[in-house]
Amino acid sequence: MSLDINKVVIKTSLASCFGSHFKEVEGANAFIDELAQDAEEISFEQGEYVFREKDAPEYVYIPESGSLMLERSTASGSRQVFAFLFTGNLAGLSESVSYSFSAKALTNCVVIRISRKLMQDIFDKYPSVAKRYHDVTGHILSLILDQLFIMGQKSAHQRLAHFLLDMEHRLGRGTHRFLLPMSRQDIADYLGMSLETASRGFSRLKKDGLIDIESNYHITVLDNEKLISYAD
Amino acid sequence: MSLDINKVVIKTSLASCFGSHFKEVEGANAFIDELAQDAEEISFEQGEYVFREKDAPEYVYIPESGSLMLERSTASGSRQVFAFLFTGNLAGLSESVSYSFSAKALTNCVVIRISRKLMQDIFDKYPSVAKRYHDVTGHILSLILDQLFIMGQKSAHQRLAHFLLDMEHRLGRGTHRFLLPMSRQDIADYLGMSLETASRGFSRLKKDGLIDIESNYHITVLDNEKLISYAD
DNA sequence: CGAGCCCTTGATGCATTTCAACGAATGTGG
DNA sequence: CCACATTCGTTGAAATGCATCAAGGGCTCG
Repeated sequence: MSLDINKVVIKTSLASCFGSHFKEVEGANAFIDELAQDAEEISFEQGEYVFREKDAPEYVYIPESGSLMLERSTASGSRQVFAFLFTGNLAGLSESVSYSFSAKALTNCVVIRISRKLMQDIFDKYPSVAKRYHDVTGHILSLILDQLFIMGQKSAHQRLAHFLLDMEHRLGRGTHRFLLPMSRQDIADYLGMSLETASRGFSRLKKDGLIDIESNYHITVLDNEKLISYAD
Repeated sequence: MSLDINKVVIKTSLASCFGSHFKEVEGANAFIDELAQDAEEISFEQGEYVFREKDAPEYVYIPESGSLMLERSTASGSRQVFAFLFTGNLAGLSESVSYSFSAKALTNCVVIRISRKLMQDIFDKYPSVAKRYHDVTGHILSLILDQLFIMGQKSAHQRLAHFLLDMEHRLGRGTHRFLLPMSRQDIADYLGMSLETASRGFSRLKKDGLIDIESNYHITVLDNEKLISYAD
């Protein structure tokens, strides 16, 4: 039940989650001290579930290394992927009686686990921290709206182009080359299309010279502008 | 700059927005008193915009009578409808620098307009109110996730059936008959399909005896169970 | 080397879009 | 009060994008 808040990965994860100027927020230091006491680092193997849809939402999770996938499955076996989470993203922030999706480890990963009760206590003491947290929630809400917009508007191939641009931005770290942690099936379930359509999309973009595919997961965006105009 | 919080429509709107036991929350009365002073009732004609996508998010809005539609349009003229709002729903709750969608009046309507600054002040004083507000945000987030799930999973006709069940629930007030305030085009843009597909969906459901259509907007659900299993 | 997994590719069928015409309801001016 | 225009919804036919079914290829691991 303790967290080494001086570890660089933890610092950067928290900073990216709550914003770069978080430390200037009143109560932020008290919050971080409490995290040092009560939060934990937990490791998960690829394929394990960090939490499941029906679980009581006792914790909030921040990946520190590795990737998570938020998904919901139906009785009939089909699945919707809501989001892919990387270092410094946040999962499980605003659930009430149970999580409304499951979180699965896409890779071996380490996540920071924070008790929601602890967060609530801090919020009661420091409204500024609560406000910042609410801002984060609002930001996530707007990301989901963007996703909803994309799902409603675009063709399958456009959605895929959009997805690749997002991954380039989040995984590329300034370069145009990145390693996808998820399978074609995961991507298809995220974008609401079949595995085959997703695969054809990749092939098409490669054939047209917009991207390069080295090893199925190693992608390089060759022509950013064309890809953007393709995603439109 | 004042609101008659003893008016029944206002009471019920606020109650439905913040939850039925809101008054038992610490600070709720102070909040309501502040609303009485600073909030306003504003009327809009059908087709007018309550706010637009790029506006600074200065206010939160609660419809008291009539209906709103939350939408986002592209430069190319296409449009995504995010939600339909009725009495006691809430719009604009967690925007940061600008609204991420526009709110258009579907009918002549009266909305309660609340300054976000006022809400923030109350939140600083009464964490319980802030918590409740955050719960509302979380609920809306889960509604959007449901919508995203539906968009990703179901066929056009299933989505329409689902939509009708939602409207029956929200507009039917216990009965199976309701008056849709939105056009076929609005429904199509909400469900991510063409106007014609939406129309064909209505025709099909009528032909199969699941619904009755009196005047394009007057719908009666005839066979609830079949409609549910159709929506699956 | 063979098994298993994931991805790719082709062929076919179906759902949905698009284009186009028609019909119903509403409103306007003569 | 009736022609007329306008808006909105319905319906049909053709085109297309996507899912599905099916086969094959490449990679990894034992």
